[in-house]
Amino acid sequence: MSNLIDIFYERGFIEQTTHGDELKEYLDQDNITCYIGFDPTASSLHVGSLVPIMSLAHIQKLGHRPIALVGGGTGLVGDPSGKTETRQILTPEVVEENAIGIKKQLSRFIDFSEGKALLLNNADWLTKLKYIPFLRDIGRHFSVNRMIKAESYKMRLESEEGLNFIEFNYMLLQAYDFLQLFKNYGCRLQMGGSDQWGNIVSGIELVRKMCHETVFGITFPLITTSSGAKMGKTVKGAVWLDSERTSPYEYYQYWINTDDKDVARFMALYTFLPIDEIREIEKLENADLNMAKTVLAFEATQLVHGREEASKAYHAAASMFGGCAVSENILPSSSVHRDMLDVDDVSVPHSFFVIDQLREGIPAFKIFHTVGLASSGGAARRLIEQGGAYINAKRIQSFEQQITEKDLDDNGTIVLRSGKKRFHIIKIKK
RNA sequence: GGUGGGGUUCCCGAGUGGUCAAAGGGAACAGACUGUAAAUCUGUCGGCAAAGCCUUCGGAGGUUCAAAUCCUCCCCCCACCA
Repeated sequence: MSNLIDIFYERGFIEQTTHGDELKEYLDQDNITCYIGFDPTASSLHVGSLVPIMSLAHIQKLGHRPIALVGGGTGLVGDPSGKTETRQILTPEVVEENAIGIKKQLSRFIDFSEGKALLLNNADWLTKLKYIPFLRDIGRHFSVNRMIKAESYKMRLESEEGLNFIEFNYMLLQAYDFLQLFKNYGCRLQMGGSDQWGNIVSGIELVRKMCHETVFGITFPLITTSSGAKMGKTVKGAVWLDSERTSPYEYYQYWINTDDKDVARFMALYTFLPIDEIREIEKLENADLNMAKTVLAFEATQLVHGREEASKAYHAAASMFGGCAVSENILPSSSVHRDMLDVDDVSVPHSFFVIDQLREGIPAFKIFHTVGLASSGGAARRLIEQGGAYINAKRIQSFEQQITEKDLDDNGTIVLRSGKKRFHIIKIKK
């Protein structure tokens, strides 16, 4: 069995580690405990958090114990690391609510039953701290001279906005978390994004100073697309793991639209497919890569939303864009559908109209705005003028063209399309 | 607290009385080429059933035929000094 660290390296999870060989030796042991902190800034995680989540899942697969630490306490302070602006400070109620949402999503990836993994909240210990004892016991181990040199504070110290005192304390709190988890759960490894390096190292040092023990740290690279954008950021905002915020269809589409150059890299990071099979798809060229993208989208959607939703999104995509079955010899371990089944378009964005509305007729530009394919009537007019609006696959010629019941197709629906990719189906309310 | 510099449309940023729905860049959207990819070229990019009208330049008032631009008060940010 490969060492955890080997798996991480070959799948692209490692930016930096502490201790080199010593860490590798530690990871050869059974039943290690490892933690990652998650910010409770929203009630849902998004694609940007997938790397940490996947890393914990890998760890659990090897029989170790992951701890997901919800930052209920640190969320009250706000991590300035790598941030250009002061974080909005959350109320305890909001943090609590968000923590619940986050656990639900983590449970898709990590088995929390029977203590196989733990979900902890640092509010449990941080909010009980007393200022003077904390300063005397913990604060004394931190050198301000060193802290202000930390990369994580640098950006803010040099910025116009500056760094305020509450944020300056953040590093101590995260270091204290590691100390607590080490003492109470025997946790010797903390992982996190590359912006967490300073916080992780300060925890390692705190444990060494107070307990004279060695603990370890690993950071993940900041994953960007080949065009340089952060993962999971789109115009409409983040790509969320919560189906209420980002539908499985949209989620699937996000992955389908992966840049050619990113397919293999993302597959290694965001699916559990064997690395050997992923290396094979690097050889694919041109349109064949689209099959690999289908697998990536399907697997990624399945992990977050389950097989049923992934299948729906798959079939919806096939019905709208025209499908192309994934060949048997591409990524054989994937459970993606290998043949085209009956088309099922339920997950394509849709809305219901009353038949009377269509009897009267609705001008084309109006309907595009109403269903959300255009942000305003003016935008819809422009869209139509530029030839980017389609009804049942036919280009709309005039923005005043009336959409009526005559436009209903054999299935009793109207398919609207904006540009090449954005679909909306109109159905009749019975 | 003092002095100085600022707040412009999604973001950056020009504009210092009419020619301003506001330069330029980025992002985004559409078209062409394609493979639901990238790159490139072209066009669009406040709202409105629209050759017109309406609302925007931190906020509230005022001057003027006319204000993003001038005046008054207020709010916020930054730098230096204390």
